[in-house]
Amino acid sequence: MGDTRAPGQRAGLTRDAILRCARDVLSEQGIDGLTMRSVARRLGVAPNSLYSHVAGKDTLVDDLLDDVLGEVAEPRTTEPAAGLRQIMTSTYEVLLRHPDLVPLYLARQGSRGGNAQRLGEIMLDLLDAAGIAGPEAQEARRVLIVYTIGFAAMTTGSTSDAATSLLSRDVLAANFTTGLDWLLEGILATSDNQLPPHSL
Amino acid sequence: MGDTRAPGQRAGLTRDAILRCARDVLSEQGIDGLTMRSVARRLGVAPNSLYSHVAGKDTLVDDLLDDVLGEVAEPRTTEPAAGLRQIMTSTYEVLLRHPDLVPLYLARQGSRGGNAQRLGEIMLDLLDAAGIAGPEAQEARRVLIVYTIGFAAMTTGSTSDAATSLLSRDVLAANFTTGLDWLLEGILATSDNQLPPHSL
DNA sequence: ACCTGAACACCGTTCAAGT
DNA sequence: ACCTGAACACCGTTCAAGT
Repeated sequence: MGDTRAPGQRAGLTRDAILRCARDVLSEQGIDGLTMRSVARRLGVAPNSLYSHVAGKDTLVDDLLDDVLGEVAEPRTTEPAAGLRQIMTSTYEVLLRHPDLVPLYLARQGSRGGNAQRLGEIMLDLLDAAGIAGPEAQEARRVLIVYTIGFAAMTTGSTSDAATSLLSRDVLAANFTTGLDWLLEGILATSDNQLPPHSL
Repeated sequence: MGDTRAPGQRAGLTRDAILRCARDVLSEQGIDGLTMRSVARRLGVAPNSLYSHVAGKDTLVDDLLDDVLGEVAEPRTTEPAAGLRQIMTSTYEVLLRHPDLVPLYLARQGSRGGNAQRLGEIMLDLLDAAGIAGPEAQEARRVLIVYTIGFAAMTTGSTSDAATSLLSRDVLAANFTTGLDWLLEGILATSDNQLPPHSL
């Protein structure tokens, strides 16, 4: 299948094409089916060709996860509570749109890419505007991220169960919002009193 | 290293010995270092010998995770709120005692083994005593499990960061308890009013 | 710069033995 | 029943080419 092209012939590979293909393979074959070789096979290319555009499998997956975070909408307000609610809700919705990726986010506890950093700084800015900074802010951010990914995993995972399918997407989304508001309440309360920080 | 034993010579392998060895390999080599072959090597045995005692790698990891859940203490009361708080707190403490396993629990969203089932039924009994049953109970249980594993992941993960190390284990544990109480409050409130179930 | 063939050092797992 | 050697069908990655 790869013999149609001699060494030196261009295949028109692109970092974006590889990422898109990896996403297709993931949705069709699952996590275990996502390999360098399966991606290369689907692109009609030798396995090692990918290394001209991607450092390796780990960074490919990292890039995959971070690319999707580009879909997250930035908050339309600088008011801390509303802004944090908007950005986390948007993240939750994006994750639901890519159920195959959720387990990967879980395993890596988020992403370290450019989009993740951008969103993370927006979160820190919002927390700072609420008077929360330093290690407390970092912890609050991690709580919100873990909560969001965890809830997304709960929503997307094991929906094959007959009983849980009775709970509609809408009900789960409402539950997410309710819990999120509780978290925000607790986090933002730390800036208004003298109690030891209990950011969850 | 395996030539000291001819085919047919017993090596005294045990399912428990394999599990214990796998845990040692995991803590020393990390997740990527945990392979059938590395476990066998450490036991001074051929790789395929393990298959006389374990079905395969997936079930080995499953067994590994479920075994640890045997350390979780059963609640000392049948009062729903207190009982659920006890069982989740004990689970959280057990997970902190085995930081290497936490990412694996995350990826598999818990465990399906005997200990997990036993704990899961205790949780359902406690919820039932609070008047919560059916799909609402299953969702509440999943919320509590995801929250606990997620928080354990947050506590154990990325503690190499200088800023976060300022937050002591005790502070994080207190945060876990605070958030847990919020969840329990919300979950148990669903049995006392007519509002649509918002189990988080 | 981009792609190839070939190879290396691994995997998990199976199969046909041996005692 | 328990363990072995050998093998199969894979991995990710590297290296020396070719254009």
